[in-house]
Amino acid sequence: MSATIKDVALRAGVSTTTVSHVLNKTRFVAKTTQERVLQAAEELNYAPSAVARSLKVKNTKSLGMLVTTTLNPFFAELVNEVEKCCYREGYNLVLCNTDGELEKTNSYLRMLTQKRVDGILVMCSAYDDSLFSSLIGQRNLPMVVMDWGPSDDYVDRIQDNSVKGAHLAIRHLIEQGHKRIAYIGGPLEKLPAKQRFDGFMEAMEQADLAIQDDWVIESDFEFEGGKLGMRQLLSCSSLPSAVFIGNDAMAMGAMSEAQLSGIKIPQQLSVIGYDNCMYSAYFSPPLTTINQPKERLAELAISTMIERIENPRQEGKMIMLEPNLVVRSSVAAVSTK
Amino acid sequence: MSATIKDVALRAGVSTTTVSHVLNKTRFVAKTTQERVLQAAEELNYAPSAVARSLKVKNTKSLGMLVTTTLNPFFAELVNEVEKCCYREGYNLVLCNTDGELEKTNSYLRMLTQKRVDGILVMCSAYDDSLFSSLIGQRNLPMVVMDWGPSDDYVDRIQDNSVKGAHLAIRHLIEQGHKRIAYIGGPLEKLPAKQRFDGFMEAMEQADLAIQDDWVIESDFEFEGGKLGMRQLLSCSSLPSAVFIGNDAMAMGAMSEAQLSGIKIPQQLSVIGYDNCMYSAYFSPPLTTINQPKERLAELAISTMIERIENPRQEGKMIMLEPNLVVRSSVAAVSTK
DNA sequence: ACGTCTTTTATTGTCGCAGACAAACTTACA
DNA sequence: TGTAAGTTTGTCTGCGACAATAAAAGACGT
Repeated sequence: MSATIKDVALRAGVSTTTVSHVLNKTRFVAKTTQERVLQAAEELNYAPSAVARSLKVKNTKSLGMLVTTTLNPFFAELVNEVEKCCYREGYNLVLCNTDGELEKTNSYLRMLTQKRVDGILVMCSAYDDSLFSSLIGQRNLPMVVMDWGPSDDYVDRIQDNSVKGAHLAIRHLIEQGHKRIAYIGGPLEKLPAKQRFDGFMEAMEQADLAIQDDWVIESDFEFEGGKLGMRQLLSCSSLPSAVFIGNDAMAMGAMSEAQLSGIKIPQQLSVIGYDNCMYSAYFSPPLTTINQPKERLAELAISTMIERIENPRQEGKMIMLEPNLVVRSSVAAVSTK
Repeated sequence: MSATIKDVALRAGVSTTTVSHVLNKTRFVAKTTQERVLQAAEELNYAPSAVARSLKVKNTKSLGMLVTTTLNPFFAELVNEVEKCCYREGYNLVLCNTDGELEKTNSYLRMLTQKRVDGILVMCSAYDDSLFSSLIGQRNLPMVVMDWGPSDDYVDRIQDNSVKGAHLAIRHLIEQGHKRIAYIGGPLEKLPAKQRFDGFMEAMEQADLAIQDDWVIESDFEFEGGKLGMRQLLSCSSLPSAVFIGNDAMAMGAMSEAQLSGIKIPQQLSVIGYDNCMYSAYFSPPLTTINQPKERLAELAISTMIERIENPRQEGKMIMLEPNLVVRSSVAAVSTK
């Protein structure tokens, strides 16, 4: 079917070694020989087989990425950044959506192991700790966990400081004069949701603000969940003046629902989100939110990954990234009474 | 590092052949032997090397996907569906964002070729026709083009009938009593943009409606482009009563911009989009739009791909999918005068 | 006991490439 | 002209799995 190194060698009148060396620039070859080889390769439209090469050199220059779902815009943006970094470093990215299913996660983990990817980026919620640790322990497969995922002494973790982010959000609301603050968050078993919740509670406490029980709602980080959360909130006997929503996707659903009920944002209800997804600048009104440094996150994930590939046996480290507030128009100032 | 088939054979006290056969179930092996092998594999945590296997059997069970950018929610959703299908069929998906750069496209094409992917899904705008056709012609690499991409007699194309979709959109506006209709579309060198534009023109003509020159705006299919397009539209001396926007991302930007200028949607301006991205149900107001059957598109792409992998030499076929209207709340009825 | 089947296992070469090792071929200088 | 040093290229083995072929072990009839 396609030309092999042997064909090229034959056509150039040299040995396969020489061909290999000129193609990989791994030792000196006389200029004229080089040219002959290059030309032969060109003429035959030769593309070296990475699979044969991988078998020999024991690396594949590809990474697997396990992610719950790229339907969530935040993940989509993160994947995008990760892909960019991979490209820059000469790696391929194998995208694996787990859809939160253990079955699919395990199955992908097996596939990736067999395909001998050089490492796995993990950003998913349903997982099988024992499987992961057997991969890390026995096969010594490099793994870096972004956002959330299994914990282990030997994986690197790199995450957003969501407690701080939640503080930022609440403090901003308070500075704008809000006292009656609600919260719609993600499922508490996911780390970032938990952290944002904790941050919310802490910040409220520090400001001596009461937390009304039916104003804190646990949802699912999805559009529809935000919508439902808002509906629930609107059914409360008294309404808050502001709501902190655990991610931008839910914020979108929530705003849509509120506006459908004739509530004006931000005049009647201020909204602050989390993630700073690209599109949150295009909500009506544009969403004030907490920015996660997605580009940095991806860069750090990949550079950590590569470092670990080159130097496998080392303690796992944990890197924390600092979020920041981005003010747009979904939070109104309230006259402090 | 990791166990090989030989280790398993040794431990089970059989030959590698036997191991291979019990693992692949490719011929009968005595039950007791099977058990011994399985147990040995289990104990060694054996994972067969797909790279060695691929070298021998000449397929990799992975597909490459070239896409301009997954930042666009429509592509993100499509990639998601494609990934699902791949998983179902036992394939891995290598994600390649080209960012519209020829350089990156070519570079990825080379990588994918070397990695010996079994086929390539193409959905990108910047391409090098000669490179593609050399891949198809010489290496006989299966390729299916979704949405837009290079044309060739030997690639399969599967696309949305965007002319029809545009008709659907315009007819809906007309049925709701609109006569003053504007258009904000994508770059005309992209096939879907061209088709939607043509459909728009045709439908307007068929309804004997005048097309006001400064009401047709060519933009870029991105959020920001929609915003800019709307700004331009709003600067016109007279305003339309409705606008057809070439995709949902632009629709979002456009609606945000219009609402920022105090224009009420749909009371003062009706908006209809294209794509039916997941989140368009959560705009305020929820977006009336043309639905592209993304799931079908992905399914057809993959099944066509697999068919072509199994049966390489055949004429390229072209499959057209029919869009449909989904009515939400961004188009208001207008009293026909 | 012998040959003939059938069932089960072993041997070996192959896929395409890389690299350890080494050979051939120059040139320089005694 | 011989030898050491330097330059350039080649031979050969093995990565891990698969499969074609060969071989061994039972089963059975005569």
